[in-house]
Amino acid sequence: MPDTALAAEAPRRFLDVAARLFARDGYHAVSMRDIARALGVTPGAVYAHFPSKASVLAAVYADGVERIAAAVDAAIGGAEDPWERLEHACRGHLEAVLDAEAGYGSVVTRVLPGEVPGSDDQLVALRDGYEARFRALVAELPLRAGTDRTLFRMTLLGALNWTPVWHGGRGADAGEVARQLVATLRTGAEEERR
Amino acid sequence: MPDTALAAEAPRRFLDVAARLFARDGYHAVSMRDIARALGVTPGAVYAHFPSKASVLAAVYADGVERIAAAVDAAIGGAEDPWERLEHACRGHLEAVLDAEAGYGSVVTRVLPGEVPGSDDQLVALRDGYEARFRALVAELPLRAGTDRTLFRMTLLGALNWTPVWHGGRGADAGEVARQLVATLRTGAEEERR
DNA sequence: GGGAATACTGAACGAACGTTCATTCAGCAG
DNA sequence: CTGCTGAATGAACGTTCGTTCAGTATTCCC
Repeated sequence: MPDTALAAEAPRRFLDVAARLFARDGYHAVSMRDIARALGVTPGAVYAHFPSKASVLAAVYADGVERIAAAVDAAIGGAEDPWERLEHACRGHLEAVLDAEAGYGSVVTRVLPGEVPGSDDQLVALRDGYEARFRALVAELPLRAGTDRTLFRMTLLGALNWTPVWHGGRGADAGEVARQLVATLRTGAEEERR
Repeated sequence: MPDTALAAEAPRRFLDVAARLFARDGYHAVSMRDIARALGVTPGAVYAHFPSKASVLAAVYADGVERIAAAVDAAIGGAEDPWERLEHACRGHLEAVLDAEAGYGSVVTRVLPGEVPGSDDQLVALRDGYEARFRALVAELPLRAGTDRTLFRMTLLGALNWTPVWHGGRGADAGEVARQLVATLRTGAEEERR
């Protein structure tokens, strides 16, 4: 009999496959049979590890949030300048979210909590917990008086989370996108008057 | 018997209902029976006007793109300053996309073309056609040398199209969001050094 | 009034859905 | 060898899916 560490091995394969499928096709477009087929097992086998389809998505989503958070923390590293910290955070976020092969990160931007009937509250809590990081990052920034920081944060997250829609795995890499994005939000893109 | 103008009345009711449902729950989460029930008819009645579920979505999507485009054009009006034109366009786009009651606009941001197996090429073409407006608007802007205008446009559209996710019908209105968004992209949000 | 056209019903089709369950089988403990 | 456990099967469950179709009621044209 496998110990607990090995016992967790089996669900890991299941989650990897489910993450890739959910990220590519969306929650409702992926059936339990699709997941089973991609694993080379029968549908019932999935239920030896997860009580329901929603719980599979919830597990993938939780893992996805954790991976994005880890990527953001790693990218920030020891940077101290608030704008530099924000740019690094964006790069980490983009790297996680654009990793279509892994899928975990993409699931968080692709699947809206409301799509998963039984687990929506849980997913919202996970997402809110992660977004608190960006709330803190934005709070550090020296912004013009009168700037709505919530709106600023949503603009930033919107731009970041929309990238999987148009970024076909090609084009500018995460670092380049993050650089221009933060530079624009910081000092603007308008040409200097002369 | 209704003439052609009146004959188009019946599908209109169908589309209104379908738009609201698709916008709220997504393509795969809405069944033909859901649409029929909301109309007070039987499922077969829908097939008197549309050959398939994908065609219903395609019709809603096409209408949605058209409505957003019309809202943008109306908002721009006669403005001539490129930044002013952009801000008006964003306000129009937001008004259309945040009109959750109508749904037509939200469908375009909520449903990804890849979700609709038979009509994905058609939907991509519609979306690309609309986005050409923003390509033109961005092309007019006097941007710093070295600015990637495609990236700039995608940042903008990402921020705009992500709003339905967090904007619960409450909070800042479209005009206010558009104002700060364009102001930030233009001159940046950083506090002036002193 | 006869006839064609239109909008819809009521019922059904086969397929796919999420889920359940008795059973089988491999591997380890005693 | 025996007994147990957990993973997986294979088949089936009831439901819902998109779609089809013969029939009906209404309406307009001639």
